Amino acid sequence: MSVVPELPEVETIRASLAPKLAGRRVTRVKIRDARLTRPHDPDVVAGELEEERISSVDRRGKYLIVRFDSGRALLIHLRMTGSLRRAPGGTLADDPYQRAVVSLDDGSDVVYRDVRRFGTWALFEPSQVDAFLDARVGREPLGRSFRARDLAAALSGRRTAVKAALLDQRAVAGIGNIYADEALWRARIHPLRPAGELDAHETAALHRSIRRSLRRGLVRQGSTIRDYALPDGSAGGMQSELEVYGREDGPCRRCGAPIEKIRVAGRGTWYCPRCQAATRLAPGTPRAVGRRTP
DNA sequence: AGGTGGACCCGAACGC
DNA sequence: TGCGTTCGGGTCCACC
Repeated sequence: MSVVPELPEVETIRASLAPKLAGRRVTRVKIRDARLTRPHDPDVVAGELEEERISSVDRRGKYLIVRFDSGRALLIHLRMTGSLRRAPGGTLADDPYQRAVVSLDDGSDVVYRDVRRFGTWALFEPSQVDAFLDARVGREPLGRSFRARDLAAALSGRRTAVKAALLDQRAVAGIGNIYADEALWRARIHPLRPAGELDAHETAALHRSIRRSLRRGLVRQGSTIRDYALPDGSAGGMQSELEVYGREDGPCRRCGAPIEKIRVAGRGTWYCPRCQAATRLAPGTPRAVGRRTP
């Protein structure tokens, strides 16, 4: 099991880097892995970045957006094992998984590390950034304007499993395998329920659960199980508070039943077979507690 | 057209 | 012990 950066992890990284990077000028960029910028030549991208001044570090979904005074933007996606470290220049030990180093005019370095080389860096002209993101990234689930009816609209008419729908970044931005399972457990919804068949009550519960799960992860500065770390190298604290993810056979913290693991949309999926019934209980049906339903 | 499964990548975990 | 095999994650893309 490896844990990948989702919205809480990427937002934690963004919040850590933003105040340190804003206003800094890029003095030197070394990209060591051609895969990072493909199909573009890494040396060309590195050259384009040099002399740019960083105006802000933003986020949409799982994309980090490094914006420059020129209006251009570098979109960084960490995918599975990407991470960023920031430290005074030359103080970060070299390692074989270091894929890029950005030096700034205050003498600091930002190092990009990625074991599996799935991560991507893409430099966009000002007019191209929004179109790229709009095509891939849906509503921000922690945004004030994200309401249950927005979630309902994203799920309505979809026959795929609700978990698969939650992993679709165009439906809701930033949810990955961990927080999808956590949110469904919290909402007591089976991961294989067809997304479009949730009723208004369930949709409201799921909306609330998504926000609570992500907010919890954010407060804990993300889950560190293997690769993820904050830019100062410290670990997140969410991994010990996960309710179902990775807890196969462990007791459900609500009802005590053993957590089950199945595959949904090709992904490992953990859920409580008792709390998250495969079919919705009819209104008024007492919820089974302490025994298995037939 | 929405859904699905393979490709990408490589360390860890597993099986014999 | 040592070696080969399988797994897993996010996203894209080809295919139904």
